[in-house]
Amino acid sequence: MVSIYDIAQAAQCSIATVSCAINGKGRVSASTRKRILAACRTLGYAPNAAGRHLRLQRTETVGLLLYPTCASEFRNSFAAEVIEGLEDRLIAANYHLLLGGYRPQIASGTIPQFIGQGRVDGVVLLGKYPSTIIAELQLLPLPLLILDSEVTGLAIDSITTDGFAAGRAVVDRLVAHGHRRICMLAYDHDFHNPRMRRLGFLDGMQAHGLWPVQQSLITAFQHDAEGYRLLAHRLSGSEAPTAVFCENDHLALDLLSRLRADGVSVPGSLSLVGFNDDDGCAQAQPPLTTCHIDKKAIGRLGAEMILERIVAPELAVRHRLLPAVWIERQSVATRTTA
Amino acid sequence: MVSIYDIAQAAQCSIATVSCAINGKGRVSASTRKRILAACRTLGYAPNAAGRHLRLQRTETVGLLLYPTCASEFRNSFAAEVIEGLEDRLIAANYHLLLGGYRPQIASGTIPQFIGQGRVDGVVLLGKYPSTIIAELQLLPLPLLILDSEVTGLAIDSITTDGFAAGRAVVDRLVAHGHRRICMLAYDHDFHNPRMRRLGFLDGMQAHGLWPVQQSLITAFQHDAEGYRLLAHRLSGSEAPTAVFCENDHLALDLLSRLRADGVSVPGSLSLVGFNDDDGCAQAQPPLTTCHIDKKAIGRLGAEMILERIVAPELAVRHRLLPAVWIERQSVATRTTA
DNA sequence: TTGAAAGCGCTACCAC
DNA sequence: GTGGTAGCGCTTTCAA
Repeated sequence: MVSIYDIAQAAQCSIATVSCAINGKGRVSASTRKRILAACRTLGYAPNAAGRHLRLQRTETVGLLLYPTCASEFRNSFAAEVIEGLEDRLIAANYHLLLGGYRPQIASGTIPQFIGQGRVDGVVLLGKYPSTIIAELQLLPLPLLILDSEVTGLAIDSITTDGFAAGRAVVDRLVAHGHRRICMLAYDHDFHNPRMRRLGFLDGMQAHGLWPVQQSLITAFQHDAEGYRLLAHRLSGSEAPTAVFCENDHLALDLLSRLRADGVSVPGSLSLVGFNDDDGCAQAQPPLTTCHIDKKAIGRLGAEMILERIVAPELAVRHRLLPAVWIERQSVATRTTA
Repeated sequence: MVSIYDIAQAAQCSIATVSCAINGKGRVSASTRKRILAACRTLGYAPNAAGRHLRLQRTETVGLLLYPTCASEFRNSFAAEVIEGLEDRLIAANYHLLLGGYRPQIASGTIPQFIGQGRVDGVVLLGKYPSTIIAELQLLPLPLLILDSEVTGLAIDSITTDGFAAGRAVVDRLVAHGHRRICMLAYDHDFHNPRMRRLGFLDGMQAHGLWPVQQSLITAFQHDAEGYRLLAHRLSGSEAPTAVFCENDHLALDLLSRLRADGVSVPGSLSLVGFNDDDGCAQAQPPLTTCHIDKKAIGRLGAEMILERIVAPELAVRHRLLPAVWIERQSVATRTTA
């Protein structure tokens, strides 16, 4: 490996000058700078990371901690895109991404390995963390950032989608399409994002004075099949809903195929709205109307946010909200009830 | 951050002794060792990575280079599991994983950033790399490992599945089930893995003296829909195949739903075999008979292989083959042609 | 504009 | 068994 000494020798100067030239610290004459950079190029020099880290007390690396496991998050195309955006922006800042799945055995009470070893300047959290774990992680003397989630009451930087506004907007749109009997289908889980969507939905329903609000939210299920059963029951009753807003596209697409199998036409007899704009929404039959999230942007902005905090740890905590934008495809019908 | 000096002070000894005690380099009395380890625990000491790397000239990190991009590989559940296995084993060896998507602009002619900076001790390649890129990467003065692919003629460590044997075994199994008119459906791509499966398949067909071999391989398509068209055409002719071996589960599952939509019963009128044992095979209707690959094992063994090479760069190049094992579910019928 | 030198935290050699 | 110390490659202060 070629070191700064080799360059100094080749360019006939001291290592201090080489360092200055490379890092653009002025005080180097144009001619020596040119000599030095030329030598770097010919010898293929790149500053050794370990030496640099040791001296700078900075690793130019951020840890990506996935929960519950690497595989679970990778498989998730949402996370995959977020990571892509994150990596992209970090690389641009000469930063790198160190991968880690959360390991309960190691981390309970203790911190993930790579953190204690000073391998990273900050940690990005991605996944459906229980808030207890996040609270524990917060004790780390390290910049922390939560992507696509948030723990209310905890002072940790975060970037999320504005699910409340989106939930509200979905109701507005459906109403604009002439729907009055609207349902939301949401798993019986307690994660931040879907909760906000539910609240936004309820807000919209109330604002438009629609239906007994408590009837319009179907959440007493954990799995798609159960959810469908509940919905089917509602559909077969009188006063059946004409539109259903699903917590996410996965649920919506599952519903779509079940409805189809049962001969319920979408959007003919029932309109369907998803959330996330996953791959596959556009290919569905009919193409699914949903709320688009710019997942890469979450990653990109996340990279920027944590880099800023690394530089300025005393900055005020920031919670950034990204919009989810309505994508009209063909799963919502316009009702012209005379 | 607490350093080795803090421990030395707390334990009333020199930093040299602390280092020895921590790294188990003998020559430390039981009593001092105990004092030192106690101090480490109370002060929460972990050796600083940068200092260690600089001194050891080793980073205890391997780079994971994904192609074409991070997101593409993450989305792929096969890669996700491989990475999981890789990470698991690396962590156990106190190694870490540095993430990088392949960046053509940077890498053409030049090497990926993190490599030149001495950030990693080795690089693991995962994805559908063109062999030209691999050949370029091979010039790096770094241990290299290809997971789930291989470039024939290039001396690079690799771990792959034995697709030839598996392709051959599929024919054997189908024959054992009474099938004689067997097709293989494979995309018109030239990647190492599917090629080996094709060769194994052809070998089996020949060995059993089945059908004009050239007719039994359907590859003139790039997309699922075209593949289906070709197959459907064959099915409608006389001498229709009774069993189809698909290059992978994705294709098989796609076919399955198309066949179903067209009223072709599986396995009643046609038997179907996939490859990979992806999520979803077991849930399909009917559950898909396929070849199981232990993806995590590819990652785990990969970790071991590259760690070994890092320690002993002069080792002979190794190509390791893992078996793909037949998983009998319900998409293959037994034909008792009297 | 340049260079000498200190020191980041660690391991390993060598002397005691 | 233990400790002093050199030195890994780098950046930065200070002096020239």
